[in-house]
Amino acid sequence: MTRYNFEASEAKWQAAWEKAGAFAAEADPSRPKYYVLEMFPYPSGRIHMGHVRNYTLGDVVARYKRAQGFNVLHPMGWDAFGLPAENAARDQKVHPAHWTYDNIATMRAELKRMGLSLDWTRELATCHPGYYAHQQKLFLDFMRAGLVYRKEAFVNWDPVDQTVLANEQVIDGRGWRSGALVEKKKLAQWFLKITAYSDELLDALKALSRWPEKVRLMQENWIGRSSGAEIRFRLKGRDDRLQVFTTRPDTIFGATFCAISPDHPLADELAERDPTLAAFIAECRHAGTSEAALEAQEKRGHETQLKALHPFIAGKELPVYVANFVLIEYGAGAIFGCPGHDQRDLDFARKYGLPVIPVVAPPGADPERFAIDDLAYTEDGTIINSGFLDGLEVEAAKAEVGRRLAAADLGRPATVYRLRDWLVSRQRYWGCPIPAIHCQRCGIVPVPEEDLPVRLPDDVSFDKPGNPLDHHPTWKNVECPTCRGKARRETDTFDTFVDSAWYFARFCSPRADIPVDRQAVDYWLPVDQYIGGVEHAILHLLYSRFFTRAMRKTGHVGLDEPFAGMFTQGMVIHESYKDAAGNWLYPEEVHKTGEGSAVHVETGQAVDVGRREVMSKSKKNVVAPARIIDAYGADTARLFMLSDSPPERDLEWTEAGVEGAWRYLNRLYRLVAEPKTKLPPPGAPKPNALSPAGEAAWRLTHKTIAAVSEHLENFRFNVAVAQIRALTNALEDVPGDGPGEGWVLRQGFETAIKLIGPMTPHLAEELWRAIGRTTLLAREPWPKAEAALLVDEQITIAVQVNGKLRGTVSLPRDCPENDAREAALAVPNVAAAMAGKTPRKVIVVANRIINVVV
RNA sequence: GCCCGCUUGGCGGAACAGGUAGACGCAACGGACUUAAAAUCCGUUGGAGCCAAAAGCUCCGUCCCGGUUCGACUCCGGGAGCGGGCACCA
Repeated sequence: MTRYNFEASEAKWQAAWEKAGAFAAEADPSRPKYYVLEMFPYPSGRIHMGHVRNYTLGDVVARYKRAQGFNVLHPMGWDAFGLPAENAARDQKVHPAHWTYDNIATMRAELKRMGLSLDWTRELATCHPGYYAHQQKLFLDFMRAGLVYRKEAFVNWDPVDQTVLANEQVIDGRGWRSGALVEKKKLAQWFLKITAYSDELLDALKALSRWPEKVRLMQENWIGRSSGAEIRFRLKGRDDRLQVFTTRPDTIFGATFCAISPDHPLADELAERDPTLAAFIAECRHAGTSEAALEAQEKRGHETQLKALHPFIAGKELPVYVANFVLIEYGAGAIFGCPGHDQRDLDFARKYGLPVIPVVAPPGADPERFAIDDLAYTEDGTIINSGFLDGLEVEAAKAEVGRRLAAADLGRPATVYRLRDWLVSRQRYWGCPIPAIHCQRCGIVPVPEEDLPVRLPDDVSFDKPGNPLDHHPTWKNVECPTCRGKARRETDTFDTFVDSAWYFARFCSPRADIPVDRQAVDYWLPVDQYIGGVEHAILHLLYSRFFTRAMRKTGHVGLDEPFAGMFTQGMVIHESYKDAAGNWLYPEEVHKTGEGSAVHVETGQAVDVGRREVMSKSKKNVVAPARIIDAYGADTARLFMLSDSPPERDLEWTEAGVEGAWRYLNRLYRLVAEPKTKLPPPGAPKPNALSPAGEAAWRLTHKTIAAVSEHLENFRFNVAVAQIRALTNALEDVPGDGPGEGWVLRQGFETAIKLIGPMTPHLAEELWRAIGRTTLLAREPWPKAEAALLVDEQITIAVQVNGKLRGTVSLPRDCPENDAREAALAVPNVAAAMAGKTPRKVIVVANRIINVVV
């Protein structure tokens, strides 16, 4: 029994592709381009199954589009800056650069074994000065364009590690590493002005028709546009105003208090003369920000001496509270409270004994008797108890209040966003240095472009907590480029999301001495198909969309949207295993004895088979891609990845499924490389006569071309695989010795090879050669389906009686309705089901179905 | 709390301008080959029933209830379960 020798074949064809330069892309305006990109990996050490799935999907698209005649760009690189390298440096005493480049070398070799049709000549790593120099240039350009600023912001500060933490690194109010209570601290930080594009980023989502609806919605929610009004309350005995934002200006007559954030400047000012308020504010800042902490936390307030004056009721004074639930980041950092129509305001009012005035009555309610009990009324209705607004509906009242506020110079209609400017500074070493200099005399001075790149120093120490760049003895001491006086280099580095916000553009001209070559990006961008995990649905994609706009504003590119098509793949999941002692076990430590039962390979003791969940190192339910490729080859891994589950859903990795893919490859190999009949030579003319079996197989071949093409276009790779398998099943059943059957088999085999080429490229090349072809399959065009063969002359049509299937009839295509009706009524079982009754109606849908109604 | 998605055999999933539900595979079972095993090949496989058996046929069946229709996995209304995103958002 012949076994397909994947070891020899895969190495051979990878070498052949490389030698031929089969996947190196070159801009060619005379040809249509297609840019396929998968999210580039972080070089953590080894590739995992998520990578295998991601890059297999992308490679299918790349190879398919190449076969269709597109000039395909399919590059690969490394998202190489980031915290794990610093952790490794501290724990293992290796330099972050060495650790990173070692990992890249390992992972590159692993990716190469997958046989991906990548243009490796364009490889880039974001930690290389040849990349980050250009990022610094872009930053300076953005600065000139007014898209960069530095301001004091509240950040998560870990007092033990002496560093700022990202929100995700704060767990239940404590630093993830130190365990110290995280403080909110005001620090000067760099920001990119993404909010300048809030409306654009939101409105342009509608036109991204080849993005998943889900991702567009997530971005929409993230930007979070809501419209209402800003109101500037006069303050009793003061000249300044208190600005609040509300989405319900129509309820202004129901206002009974105002509340400001503990971080509001006014709160700071009042706290100076009020020690209990100062203590309250300090307490709020120490409180956790985790979801659980917020849930548990009471809504509390501290009443100040301030009184806000109602804009429309002369003499009405509203007490002003500092309240722990008011966020400084959102709206104006201050609110007016209308307890009747907002649940949180109601809870607060009940707690502090504040009045509750209903001002919106539900439709049909008696305005005189409508009262609020424990539930705020938040629906639409008719305005009551509200002076000039009485009788209006909610929407009309909102507009009227907007007009009146503007007329009285006490406010105006306003729109606010949840989206905040992008805080890009990090107090870390392994990142792109922010190219700025702090001078006592001149302030913040951009690094002159001729001094770029600002390189990271190599000699750093990770012994002390905090930022190694800050601890470096000399690196930060520089001369001010303007006044030549003593100055200090910026020691913050960029958030690594900055690195990934433009790499897709750099791939178009990866060795250019400017960030991007305009001709190259004009040809290649946008990315036609981007593929990656849904976990990046918001931040990475939003930042990239912003960066593209900023690059357009600064003349680097000529478009707004970087990714014309987006696809989010599902995760790879696997059963998890635990021994009796509760220790997690790797799949290779476990021997499955049946559905849901297993024993330990060595001890033979029973193992607890757990849920199917996302592969993770902590639960050990991981399978190393290298092990699978060693055992079965890359094509088997690729085919399994594509076979059973639709790519957007989670895929369960099973040994049995892999075996199935492996079995199929061998079956296909034997079928084509060792055919039971001698095939005519390549390109032999079609014989005049075909046996019925040959005719059917020939038609199926062309139907499969049409179906597989259609499925590949729509990312239904699992169905495409199924169709190819069905074709090979049918070809297996062709006897081969009938008239023309040898020719049909050659057609069928060559077609099957071409169709499966994008999925299992090594095997396909091997078979292409085995069947007598000498060209490189990777350069062969996609097969064409002949339209005439897609429709059958004789069609089997279902016959129903009263909607229930009672039989089938075989009819010529497009046969007259009367013939169809007669044939249907003549089916014995149909006649029986009619029980002698006369049909009231016979519905004939040409070539599809006949339904007899009695 | 707000927004969104999903629910089809033992399992992954096919089929949706409404038209033969279960393609393709996994698992399972039976058989062939073999001293045996592996590999491979052939067959069966939604449930219940009619029939000596087979061919064949009947009833039920796409989360639940209701509707539209000659005909509903598909469309509409209501509900349940599971999953995801955001969340003191004013």
